[in-house]
Amino acid sequence: MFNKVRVRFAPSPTGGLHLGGVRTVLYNYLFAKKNGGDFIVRIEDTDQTRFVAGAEEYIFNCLQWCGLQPDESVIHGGEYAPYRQSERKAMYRQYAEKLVEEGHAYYAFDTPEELDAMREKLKAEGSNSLQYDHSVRMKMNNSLRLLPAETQALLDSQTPYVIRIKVNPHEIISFTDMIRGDIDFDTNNVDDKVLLKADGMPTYHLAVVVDDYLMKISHAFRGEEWLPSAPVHILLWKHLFGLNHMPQWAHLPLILKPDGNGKLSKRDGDRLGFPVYAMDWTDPKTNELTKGFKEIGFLPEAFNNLLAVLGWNDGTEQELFSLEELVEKFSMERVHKGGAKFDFDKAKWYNHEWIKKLDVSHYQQRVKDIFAGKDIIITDDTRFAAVLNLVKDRCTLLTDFYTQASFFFKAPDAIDVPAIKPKWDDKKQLFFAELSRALELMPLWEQGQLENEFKEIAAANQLKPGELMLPFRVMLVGGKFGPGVFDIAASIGRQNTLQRISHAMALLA
RNA sequence: GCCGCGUUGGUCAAGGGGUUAAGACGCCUCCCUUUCACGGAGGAAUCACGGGUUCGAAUCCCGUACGUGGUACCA
Repeated sequence: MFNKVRVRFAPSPTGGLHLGGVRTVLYNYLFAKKNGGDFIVRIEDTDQTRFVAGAEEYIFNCLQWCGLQPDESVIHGGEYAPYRQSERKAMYRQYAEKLVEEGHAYYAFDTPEELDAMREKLKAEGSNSLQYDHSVRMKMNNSLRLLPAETQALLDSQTPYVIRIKVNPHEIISFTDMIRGDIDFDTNNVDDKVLLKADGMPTYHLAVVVDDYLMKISHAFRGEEWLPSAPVHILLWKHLFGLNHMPQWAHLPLILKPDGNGKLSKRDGDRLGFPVYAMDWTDPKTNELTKGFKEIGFLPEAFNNLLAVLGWNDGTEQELFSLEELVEKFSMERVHKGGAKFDFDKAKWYNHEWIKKLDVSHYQQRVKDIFAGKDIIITDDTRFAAVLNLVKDRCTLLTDFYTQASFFFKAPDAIDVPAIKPKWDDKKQLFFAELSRALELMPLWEQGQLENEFKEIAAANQLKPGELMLPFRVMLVGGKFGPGVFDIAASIGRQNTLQRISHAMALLA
């Protein structure tokens, strides 16, 4: 039975790939890989999204960065092409017409104004429901109420129409969700949803069902917001293809905003200062750039990890999981039913852990690019790797490597003079002058030697090394941070060390 | 309003009749470190409420509250 797992989603109206979207894809991927199935990603081009240039490519770039490559090409070619909804229009219509013929759907000619009027009237009557359903459809302008000849006349005269599903009342529809178990719906509460729009495009309801059937999908994951429309989809499966072909559904919990309540949106990220998209996205219409996790310095390993455990855990105390481990340990039964608030601090913690855990070779090139973007061109990769190893423990984001290590490659832009000035005196001035002379003559430029020399001169001047280390550090790195001072001096070399000392002394004098 | 789904510290969460109710993030204290981190030790903080069932309920049942999603020719 097991065949294909798919995720299907439309990019947001402005483009961009949201955290929730990536997590849905991730769970699909894990489930498919664990069970030996194919993993498919399908993207819709709907009214809202089909004109967003580059959105499809962008999404696949994001998935590639995350290491979640689909098994089937979902943009071009392949057994089930075409994939774009607009290129499949004719198929959808065919199935919609079939439903009409068999009495499970009907033509509706109501104008938007008429629909508004109907809802106003229901509201005025104090009705609980404002839906277009079994209780109102015989009062509306559709092929159920009209005589066949009247319907035909409207059709012939090119009157715009939609096709709506005909939902019979007083039925219980039930299905088993992989996460939530058995769920029942009373069809009295299900309305006659539009299946085919006036412009000939299908709604999501028709498209998912038809596509899932045609593409032989066995498992379908989607966000919890789709749960209320599940009965419509089940009815369509029943009428069109038979319930025994219907995929198994999993409705994933929502990712919520950190403060207050509600679904996490791009606006929350802007407001609270963190990304919500996987990668940078520029809206082609407005040219507005939205930052992505990749660009602010996240590792894909951390990104997958933090997303996977937002709504799932393996029941042990383990927090850090590689993709391979996730594939091995993931199970749908352990996915939560309730939504989880997104916590950016914890997200950063995962990245920090992965930076520490991974060998620097995994991200050396990316850090190199970050440096290049700030006009530091790295030529010695071996030394670069050594420096990265020296500072990786104190970097939470990849971009932190710049602040933590740029001084290894160029003199600091600014010296934190106020940090040393208050305790600066002639004795220290003298010490550093003497130190400079000694360092100039030191035969071997090496960390241990440096430290010895430093301490001997300090002792000779009756100064405690402790009072001198901080000034020395600030001279070399510009501030009160960074790895061991003598490591730094050893790494940047004699020339640079001497220059930085004299530069700072001039500022302090 | 109606319908669906949910509810264990501030957040992510384990636990599914008997536990001192794990662990992680964040916060605080201390140790380590002649900087900042890392690391280590500790601390504050939780079962939404009310009724049942039971010898015993965070756990099972029923209500209530709260949250959230849907209620579109959006997905």
